Amino acid sequence: MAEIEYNFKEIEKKWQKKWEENKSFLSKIDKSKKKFYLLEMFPYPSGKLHMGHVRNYTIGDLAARFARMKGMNVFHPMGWDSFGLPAENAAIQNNIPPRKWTEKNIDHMKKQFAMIGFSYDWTREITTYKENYYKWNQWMFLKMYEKGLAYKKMSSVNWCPQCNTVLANEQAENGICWRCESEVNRKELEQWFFKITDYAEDLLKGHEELGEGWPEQVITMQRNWIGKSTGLNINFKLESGEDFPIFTTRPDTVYGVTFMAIAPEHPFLERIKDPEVKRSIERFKKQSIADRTSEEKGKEGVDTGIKVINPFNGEKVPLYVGNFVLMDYGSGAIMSVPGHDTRDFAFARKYGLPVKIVIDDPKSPLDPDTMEDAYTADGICVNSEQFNGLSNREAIEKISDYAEEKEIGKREVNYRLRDWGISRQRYWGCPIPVIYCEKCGTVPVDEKDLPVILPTNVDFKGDSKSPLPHMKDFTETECPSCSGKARRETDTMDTFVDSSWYYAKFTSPHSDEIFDKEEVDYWMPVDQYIGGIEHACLHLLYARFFSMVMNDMGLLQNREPFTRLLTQGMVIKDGAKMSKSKGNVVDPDEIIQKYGADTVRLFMLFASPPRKDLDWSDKGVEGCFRFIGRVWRLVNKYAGLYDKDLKIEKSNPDTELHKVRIELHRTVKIVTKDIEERMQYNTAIARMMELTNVLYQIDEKILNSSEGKALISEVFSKLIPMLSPFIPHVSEEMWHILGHDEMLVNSGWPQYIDELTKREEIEIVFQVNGKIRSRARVSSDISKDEMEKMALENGRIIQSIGEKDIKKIIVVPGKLVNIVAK
RNA sequence: GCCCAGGUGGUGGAAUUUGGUAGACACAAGGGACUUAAAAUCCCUUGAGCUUUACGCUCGUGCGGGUUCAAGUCCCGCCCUGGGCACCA
Repeated sequence: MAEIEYNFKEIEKKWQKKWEENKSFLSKIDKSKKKFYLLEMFPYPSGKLHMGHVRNYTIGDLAARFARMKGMNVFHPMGWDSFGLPAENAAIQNNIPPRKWTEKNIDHMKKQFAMIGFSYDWTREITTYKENYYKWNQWMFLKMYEKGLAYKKMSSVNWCPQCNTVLANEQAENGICWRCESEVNRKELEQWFFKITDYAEDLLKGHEELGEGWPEQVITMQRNWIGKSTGLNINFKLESGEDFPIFTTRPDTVYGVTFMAIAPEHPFLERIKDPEVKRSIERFKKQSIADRTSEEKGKEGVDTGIKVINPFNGEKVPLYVGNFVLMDYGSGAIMSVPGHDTRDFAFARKYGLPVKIVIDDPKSPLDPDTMEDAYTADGICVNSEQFNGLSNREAIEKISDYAEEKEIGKREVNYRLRDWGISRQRYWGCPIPVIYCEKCGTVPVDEKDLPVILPTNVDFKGDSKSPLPHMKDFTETECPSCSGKARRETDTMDTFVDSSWYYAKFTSPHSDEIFDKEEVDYWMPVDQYIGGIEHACLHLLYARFFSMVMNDMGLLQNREPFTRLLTQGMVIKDGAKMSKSKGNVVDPDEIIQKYGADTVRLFMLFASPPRKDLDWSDKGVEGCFRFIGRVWRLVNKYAGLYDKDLKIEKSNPDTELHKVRIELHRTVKIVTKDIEERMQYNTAIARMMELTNVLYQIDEKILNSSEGKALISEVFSKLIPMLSPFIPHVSEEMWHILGHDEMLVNSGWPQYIDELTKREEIEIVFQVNGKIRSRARVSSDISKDEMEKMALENGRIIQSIGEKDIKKIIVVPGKLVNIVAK
């Protein structure tokens, strides 16, 4: 018999077409079924899918196909996060309008998606650069403006000189631009903000709900980022009697204050006249974030000559300007306790300021003149008047009580989280719907005038700046309030705004409202979200914030948008993340050409569990291709024996075939559990490989018997459906070869019979003093007594015990016997 | 510096849920069958070492201790790798 070739190109095309024709992946509300909303983070259409995308979407597709077979009403949409800087850079470099460039990329990537056979409902496609999408960005902005959640303020912001735009704090961590990795400057600019800080407590509280379904790591990262701290706001005084409030988490050290420090940006400093001091302040302001936070260059400061009075002990201490003091945390000024704070200690030593001990080490008393670092551990209060002798932990509470009683301070909570700066001085983004009128000032665009359309007839001058401010057609407008001459806002929104609510828009992308109530209430929240961990404090935080705002507005029923989150690992090659700069990129197209989509998918799932990084290996891909071939040949060889209606009544437990049957049912059980509970797809595949290996061991003659036919029928009827979420195209083809008309995408997940998952014969081991001395194959229902008897009669065991006395015998049913002998 | 995750064959990774046969599955390597030959395919071997080559022994899950009849798994102390946080007062 001539072998039928595994022609993956033909097979994959054929089934992709069939799925499309049958509208296999369209989702409709069906309240009789359990809904399952599975979402992967949508891509930025950069031009081509990379392996990271392929992995992300393959994991998602497996989960979606599995859930569908399990009988759930699956919702699995896809779209494009299509505003953003790369389109503008491409426009400048290649003279293609951003919209054209983006459209072309989406076109190409959509074809790539189709080639891999992902099961998306494309009728719900979202493209964020399109008016019908960003209109609702603008609408949300107006709603948030109304509620005071969107506001404009002048502030010192992160400026990326490479991208020519402002960045949010989350996007400029450690003073480095998240996109282009250049060093970020500080700039004073008037900017739009979303008041995410109003939700700091909600965002923290929500973590409790997410504890079940989210990785601990992501929750920890967000918690750190929000950075809640409780402390005391203390009213220090100037000699003039003016208030000088500061925030501290260490009120127990308040008697050890030897100087105060204030941020260079602080408006208080406008009163400084001394030209020398003023020069220093200006210099500090201009320092880059990297300089101001660098460990080596050290803290810098200058004495203002002003004295501040400690309300606890009346001591007068000097006020320094410190380049390390942050304007937008607390009050922008701090009390400094060199004795018990490492940073203050270094500063004090540098500028010759006194060090005072107020918490002593109970083990060895501290000497402020000779100590080499601050004492930051716990201890006993000294030099602290009536608080002397208390443990510093107690003192925190007692001093706070005292401060509140005497009205010199108040307990306060502070967050590290800052408001989300959303203005971008870029063209390719969603226009901020605001108008500036000479008479009326800042006026929001009227809701009925939405959307404010981003003009597409743009001319890039090659100076890498947004063309928007020079486009009179866009900027010149009427004031919605007085109809006078007015100018439009030319900044656009951070693209993270687009992705902060897209998951909800998928439920009803064609609605005339922001959402269709029935659709959004039925499908939301996302049951399983899949994406990279790099978004822990960016997208995932913003999306939770938006979801909460929308919940407060009555638009969403849930506060949290993503019930379960899976953060998949990176794709690594030669020890590094695949990237152009490393030159270790593998193009998915090439691999699909060579081995087919099913092989690529299988490799993505087999090489590593989803959470971990995946090491790319050409040889590993070949191995996956070989496995598909093994199953393919087996099915083709025995297709003639297959009878889909043949059922095994009762198999004879003594035959080889029955053992195979048990392996089959075990496999179904294990694979189901690996996918459903453990999300460990690599071991699920390994188990199916084992079963395939077992099938290859069976004598062909035995399979030709009537029992053999029944067995092979049962095996194929379960194995092929099980393979289908992993390698959907070839599975459909094999299913068809076996004579099924129904497609696997519409079939159920195979069942197993629990009694058939127990092996009849098992191997147990006999140990003497914990060391394995012998083994035996026994019936699985062997009793403890029998096991013990067998062990004691075993020649090798008797020999090992020798002259020693048996002290104890431990029998673990079905596993082992351990004889303790001395 | 602080917090988290991890360290298992030549390689990717199993086993960690519940302490109970370490190394499933795959890759690589070696051997065999088929073939004029090669490819493909199918089968076998494969942690290290030792000897009397045996259903044999010893060692072996980063290092050092400990608990236990029994430890990759639990406890204590280190080392290393990866990730996160780091002037937040």
